[in-house]
Amino acid sequence: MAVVSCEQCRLRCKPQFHQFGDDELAFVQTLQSTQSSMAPNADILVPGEAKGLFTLFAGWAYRYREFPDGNRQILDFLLPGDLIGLQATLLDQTQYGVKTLTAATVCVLDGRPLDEMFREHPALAHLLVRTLMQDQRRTDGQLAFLGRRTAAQRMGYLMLELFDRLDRIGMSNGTWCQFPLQRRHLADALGLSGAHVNRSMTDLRDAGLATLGNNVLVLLDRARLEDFAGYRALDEGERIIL
Amino acid sequence: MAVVSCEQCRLRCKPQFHQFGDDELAFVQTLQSTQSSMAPNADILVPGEAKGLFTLFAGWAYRYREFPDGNRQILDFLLPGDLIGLQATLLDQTQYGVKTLTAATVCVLDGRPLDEMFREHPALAHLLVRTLMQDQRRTDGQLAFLGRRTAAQRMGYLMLELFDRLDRIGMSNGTWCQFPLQRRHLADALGLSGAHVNRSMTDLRDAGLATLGNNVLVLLDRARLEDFAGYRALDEGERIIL
DNA sequence: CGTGCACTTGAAGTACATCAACTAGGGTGG
DNA sequence: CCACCCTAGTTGATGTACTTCAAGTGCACG
Repeated sequence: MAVVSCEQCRLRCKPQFHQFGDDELAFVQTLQSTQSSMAPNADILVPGEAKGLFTLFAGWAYRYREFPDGNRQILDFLLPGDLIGLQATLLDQTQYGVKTLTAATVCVLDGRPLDEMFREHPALAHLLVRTLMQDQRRTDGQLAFLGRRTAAQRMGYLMLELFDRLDRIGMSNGTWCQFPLQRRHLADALGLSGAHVNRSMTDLRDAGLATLGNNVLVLLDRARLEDFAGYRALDEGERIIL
Repeated sequence: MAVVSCEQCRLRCKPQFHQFGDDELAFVQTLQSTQSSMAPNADILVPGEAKGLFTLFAGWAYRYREFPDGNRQILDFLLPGDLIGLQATLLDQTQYGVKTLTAATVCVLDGRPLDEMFREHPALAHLLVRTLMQDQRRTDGQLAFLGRRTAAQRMGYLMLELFDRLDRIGMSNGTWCQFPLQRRHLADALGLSGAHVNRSMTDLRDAGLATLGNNVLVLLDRARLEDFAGYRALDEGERIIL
C-alpha cells in the first residue's frame, strides 16, 4: 500500500491533535519507518513478546490482558491517532496484548529512539505527558464504573465514551457511528458474560436510549442516556499524535 | 516542623528511586517550595477545586472519585514518594480528589513551573514518563481484577500489591507491614460492601493466607496467597521522585 | 442444503448487596 | 469508679444482579 507521509496525513490535521511546527513534524517523520496493514483480529502486540511502538493510523484495536484460565479483560479500545506500545517499550515486563478489531493500518515508530524526542523536542514530551494524563483520566472513569454501576449503565457509559472519542476525530455522524465491537468484546470490556451483555442491550433499546446492530451504534436519546449512565462529556483538549 | 532539604532526604536515597546527579537534585530542590503536615482524613486535593502538585513525603493517602449518589471509588493508594496532582495540573477538568489516610507530610511543588523540567532536564521527563507507565501497568491490573475475580481474590491482590510497594521503600517487615486501611476504604477500593469485605477477610484468615488487625497486615502464607489471588510480583525498576 | 458461528432466550445457581441486630473498644461526664 | 454514647466492626436473613449451562434462532458460507 502507499505510504502516507506525516506532512500529508489527513488524520494529523484534525483539531483534536496538536498541530506541529515544521521542525517538529520533520522530527516525527523520522521516528516513523514504515506503515503496515493488518487484518481484523490480528496481533499487534503479543503479551510478553516482541516490543514495538506504533501509532494507529486507521481502524480499531483493543488492549487486553489475559488470565491463565483463558478469561480476558479488555483494558482499552484504541482509535486512530492512539499510541500503541509505550508501556511495553519503557518497561521490561508487560502483560498486555493489543489486537486489531477491524482491518487496520499502523505507523511503525522504530526510526529512531524515543530518547531523542525528550532531548530535542521538550514540547513534544510535555504534550505526551498531557496525553497520558487524559488517558489516565479515562481509565479512572472505567475503574469507577466497573465497581459501582449496573451492567446496562456500564454499557451506556462505554457507548458514550467511544462515541465522543470518534466524534473528536470526525468519525461520528450526528447520532450514530460505526461500532465494530462484538458481544464478546463488550463482555470482556465490561466484565460481563456474553448473555448478560445481550440482556443489557435489550434494556437500553427498550428504554429508548441506544441501539446496536450491523456494527452501528445509534444514540436514540443522548441526554437521557447520559443521565442514565452517569456520563459527563469532558473537554479533552489537544492530544499528541506521533 | 523542620523542612527536610532534598539533599538530606532519607526517602530519596531508597534504591527504588532513581538517584539524581547534583545538578538534577539542585533543580528538583527549586521545584519545591515548602512542606506541609496534614492530619489523618484531610483533603489534599478536592475534586474540581484548587490545583496543586505535591510529593507525598510521609504517610498514606488515596485518590478517589465520588458519584452524585454519595458512593465513591478509591482509584489508587498513594505511598511515600508518589506524585500527587499531575492530572489536575495538566488538565482543565478533573474529577478526582486526594485525601490522607494517616497523618502525612507532603512536599509542595509550586516553586517553578514543570515546563522547565522538560526543557532543561529531558532525562527527568523521560523518567517521569517511565514512572507513569508503571502506574498505568498497576491500574491495568486493578481493572482486570475488578471485572473478573471474586471478592476474596481482589482483597488478596490488593494486600500483596500494597505490601510489595511498601517493601520497595523499606516499609515492610518480612511477613507483615502497616496497613491503615479501614473497612470502608477496602470496600470503596474493591467495589464491595463493608459487610462483604468483612466476610472476605474472614475467608482469607480461615484459609491461612493473611490476617488484618490493629492496622497491621500479616501475610501468613505468601506463596499460597499469590496463587489464590492470581498475583505475580513484578520487577518495577526505578521510579522518579520529585 | 447442511454446517458453523454469533447471537438469543430461559432456567437454575451463586456472589454479591442491603438492612438490621448485635458486639466491642474508646472517650466523656458524673 | 461506672453510665453513657459513638463509632467500627461482626453476623445473619433476605433480595437481586449476575453467571452458567443448555436449547434454540438466524444468517453466512461451503
